[in-house]
Amino acid sequence: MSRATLRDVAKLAGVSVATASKALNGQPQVRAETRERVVRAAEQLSFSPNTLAQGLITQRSGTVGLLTSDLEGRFSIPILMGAEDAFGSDQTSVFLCDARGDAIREKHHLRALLSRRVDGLIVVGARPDTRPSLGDLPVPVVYAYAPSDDPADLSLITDNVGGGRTAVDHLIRCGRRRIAHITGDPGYSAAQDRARGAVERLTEEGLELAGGEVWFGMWSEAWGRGATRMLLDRCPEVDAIFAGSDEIARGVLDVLHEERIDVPSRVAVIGFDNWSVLAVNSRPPLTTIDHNLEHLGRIAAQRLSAAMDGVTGSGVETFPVRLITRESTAPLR
Amino acid sequence: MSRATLRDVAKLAGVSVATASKALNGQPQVRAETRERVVRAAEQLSFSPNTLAQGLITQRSGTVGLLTSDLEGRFSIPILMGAEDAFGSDQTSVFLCDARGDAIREKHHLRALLSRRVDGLIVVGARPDTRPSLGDLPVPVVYAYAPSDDPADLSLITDNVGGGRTAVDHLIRCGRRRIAHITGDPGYSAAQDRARGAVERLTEEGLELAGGEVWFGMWSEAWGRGATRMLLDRCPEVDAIFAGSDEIARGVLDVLHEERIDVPSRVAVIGFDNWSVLAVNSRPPLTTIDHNLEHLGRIAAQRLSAAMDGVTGSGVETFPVRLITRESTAPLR
DNA sequence: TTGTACGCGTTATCAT
DNA sequence: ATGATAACGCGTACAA
Repeated sequence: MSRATLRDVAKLAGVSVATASKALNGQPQVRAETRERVVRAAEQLSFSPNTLAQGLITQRSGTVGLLTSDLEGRFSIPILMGAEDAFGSDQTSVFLCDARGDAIREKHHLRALLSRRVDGLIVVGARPDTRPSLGDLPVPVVYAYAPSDDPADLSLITDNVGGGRTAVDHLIRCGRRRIAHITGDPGYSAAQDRARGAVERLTEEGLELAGGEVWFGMWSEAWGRGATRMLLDRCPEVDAIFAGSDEIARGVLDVLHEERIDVPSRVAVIGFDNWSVLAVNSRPPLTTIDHNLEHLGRIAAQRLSAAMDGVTGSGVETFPVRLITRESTAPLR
Repeated sequence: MSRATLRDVAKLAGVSVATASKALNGQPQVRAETRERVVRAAEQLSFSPNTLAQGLITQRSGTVGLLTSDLEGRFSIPILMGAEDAFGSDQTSVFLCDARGDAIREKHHLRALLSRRVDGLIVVGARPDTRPSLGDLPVPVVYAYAPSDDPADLSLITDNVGGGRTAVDHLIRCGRRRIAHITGDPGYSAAQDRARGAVERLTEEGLELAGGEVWFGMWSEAWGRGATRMLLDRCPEVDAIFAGSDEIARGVLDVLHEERIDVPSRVAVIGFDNWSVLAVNSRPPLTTIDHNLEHLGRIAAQRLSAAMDGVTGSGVETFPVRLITRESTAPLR
């Protein structure tokens, strides 16, 4: 396989490049017989138009950049897939760049992407806290998962407060009244927001947190285990635990199992993130909250498309999360 | 920020585009004073050269495609990072495309990438089994993780046989003699290869598998649990378990814990994959085998660069995996 | 219906 | 040391 150019195709078909171009691009002003000849020639040479050259003319590269700092790709990948989906893979291709949390590397990547003339940029943070704006750029930008600190930018985030509400609401509907909340690093807005949502919903019901307060700690199984032990000690009558992440939930389940406390009949457990390797394999499989990141990616792509057509937006848009019911929660019979 | 062109820079600096180009590209044949004027003009306009136009001339786009079918990005992402690393992020950008295991989608992506004039292609499979070759393409291709079925292609894979050997060797060095192997779907070459390596090493030592055979099953925690129960039943004197994946290892650890069998003092456990969310958080943290995928990605990038310079290779190259020691294994005292 | 000619932004060759 | 000019591959207004 070599690289045929439009000239080669035109020559083989016995027409001019202009005609060849029109024929292949479905312009009406070309005779059917001619078009077919051109198309055949193109196939024969397995011609593939040079998108770079097209981009030079149309001023559109048909590419977007996905700039992330999310090492493991745990959040970026679903967002990428959603975006790919919405753009249509033949229309737009995605440059994935990982800045690895390094501001300098981010600048580098940004320069490279701009010089590649990406039509737009999706910026994905590693954690759902506010991140510094990239500032004024020659292309539209959408911040996803982690919002920009500049309200003039457009940010798309998932609803952590709503997620906390949903989780607790589900537990209440399961008939639970003594609900505890074990979560991660209080320095994360996600931890604060989820906790706030949980408490709000509890308060509406006239309930208070079992254990008296939110158990902040770390985003790890070990903390989930430790906190659960303390919780059981202080408040053995707890009948539901809302874990701030699936990792924490795994630790919670571990200790409950160890203590021969049945899940969900005696204590219901709900996680957060729907990280399937953790949630599906746990004992029992974990009810959890899904961020709907693919959807977020699709919306990001749509907003980007709109912005490229001049319809720009700004501010922070919040998108609902989704309850995934598995076996770690059930009605109290 | 707008989009300044070289013409704008030249005009502002009061020189021709040709001179401006030379000045910015560090060509020697330009007066220092002139160069500085041009550079300042470029900065002032925040000029960024249009890589598309450069590519038109140089016949190099400075991009490569990473074509994967690995949904979760668990393997692709480390490989991507290694490749990014080796290429240098300012030299080469990477298009990440996920075919999601769909041959048609793969064709689509391939067309798109070729028309974007990628300089090369890295193809990453979802599992380390042989996959169909993409055939003859106008750009060099390196298959990583999953080898191509065409020996004329260049494939880079990790050494699963060696990994099995390494795992068992480590257990032997820990003084274990009754070593069992619980692994996943026997339809995966990875499962077969790891098992083969394990048995080889055992045989060298005059040992046989505890339990009499390899326990094939599924790549899940649940299978790890079930198999461990059966194993303990049939062969209670086992003193080490080599799990074919970290997921399986988690199941193994779970049951051992449940049975009050101490790890590692009575039974040592080793996993495979070094999937950190599983391996680091387990109780105790899991000794496991790392695929060195970032290294594989770097090599892939190097091979691709070489091939772009005309130095092509072919056949399957196997790269060593690495033992990661944590607390689930220890000498038998 | 088809072909000619120009331009997209850049680099390289050749004059000057 | 600098500048005019011709490519690179393609789309499109315009002429034929």
